[in-house]
Amino acid sequence: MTEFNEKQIEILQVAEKLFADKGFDGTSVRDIAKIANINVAMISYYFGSKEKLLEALVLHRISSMRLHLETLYQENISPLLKMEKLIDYYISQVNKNKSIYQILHFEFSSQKREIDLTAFTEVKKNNLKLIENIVLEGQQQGFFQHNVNVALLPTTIIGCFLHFHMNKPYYQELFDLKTEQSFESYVRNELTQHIQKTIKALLVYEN
Amino acid sequence: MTEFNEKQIEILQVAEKLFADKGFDGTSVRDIAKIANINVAMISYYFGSKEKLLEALVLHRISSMRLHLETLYQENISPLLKMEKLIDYYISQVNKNKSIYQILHFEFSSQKREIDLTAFTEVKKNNLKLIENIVLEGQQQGFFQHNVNVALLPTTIIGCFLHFHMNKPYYQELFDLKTEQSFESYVRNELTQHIQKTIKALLVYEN
DNA sequence: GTTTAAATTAAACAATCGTTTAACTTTGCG
DNA sequence: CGCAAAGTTAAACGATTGTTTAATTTAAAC
Repeated sequence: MTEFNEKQIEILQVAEKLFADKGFDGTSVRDIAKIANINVAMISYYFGSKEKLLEALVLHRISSMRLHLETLYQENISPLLKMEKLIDYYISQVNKNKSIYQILHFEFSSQKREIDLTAFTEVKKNNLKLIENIVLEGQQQGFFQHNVNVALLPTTIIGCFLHFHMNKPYYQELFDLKTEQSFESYVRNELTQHIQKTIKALLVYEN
Repeated sequence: MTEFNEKQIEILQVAEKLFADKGFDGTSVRDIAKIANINVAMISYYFGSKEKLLEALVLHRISSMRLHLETLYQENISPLLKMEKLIDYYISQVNKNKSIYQILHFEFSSQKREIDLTAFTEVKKNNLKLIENIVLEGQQQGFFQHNVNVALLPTTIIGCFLHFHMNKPYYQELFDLKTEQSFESYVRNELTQHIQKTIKALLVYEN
């Protein structure tokens, strides 16, 4: 894979933010060019087209989305604590890549474009395997129940997390989180804790 | 509120599907007009503008989104069963209004337009109150724990459900759900069951 | 310093966008 | 029927879209 120069990285960063905030179709190449302080022609020059810019962006970001759980997997702690750490790490990763998740969220369900998302599917499959291993370990040690649909755990975690962010205005009013800081704080503490407890309960709860 | 005639309803239905499938900015008024078999000018004639069409659509759909839980609330069954029924009903409602949820999902987080979503917020608040009542009942009868963030229950339910749908291609491959029928069947059984179990576990699980 | 390729620019391109116009048809009421 | 309002149409509007062009500047190599 070819690397990107400074200017290309700048374009990718601006595009990521705008695509996430206003959607792909709601963002014009001139919007991107203006904020990135470049000429419109540079987008076609570097990426070929607006759509190929999206593809390059998606591919570029996905490659850094793989969870690195090797060290966690080998730690000598209880499966429950391991799962806790896993979720913490998982959420922090989603939080870090929020923008691209938002974009993929739309593109995956959209019937407009056809971008190659097999790389994304592969990452998800790999992450799932890591989670399955930890759950299996917990089951073998008698801590976790066996009748759990492990493949739906990531959906539960990410779905809850992203849906919370999507409904930001609603929760800002409901919980009185006016400032950006208090909102982020709520996510880091209350929401993360809630998801932690949810998954743990599901794994431990019998029937 | 003024009622809509047949033609207006047709326009709203077509717009709802297209906005959900391709996004608001990815849908042109000519797309809508072509499928709805009307002249483009009719959209401006009836709704004023494309954006006001979206507003009318959102307002029109939201009014039918209120949960009707009065009868459920008075039923003489265990809180756990009541919660089970509630989730069943909740999911069926979201499933029925999937398109508008998809639209709102985007519009709520989008920084492009400013549509009045206070009506949506009001509906969510009302639904939350109903859920809180049932949880409270379960707590008073000693079935449910007290340390649960009830306000995050709807997010958990809807978030998981919608995120599953958003990642349809991924799960179709993972679970081998090639046909539309098998996918819908999985949602109705496995996914719903998973969400049921998750919420129940969370409410019952101690610590 | 000359040459060659890469980077950058403003301008123009055709296509599409949402909206408006003005003419025409249909409908309903007296 | 006659007439006014509502419904419907094709065409045109100016603005914006993504992309391409051709000219110019910058950078690197010899």
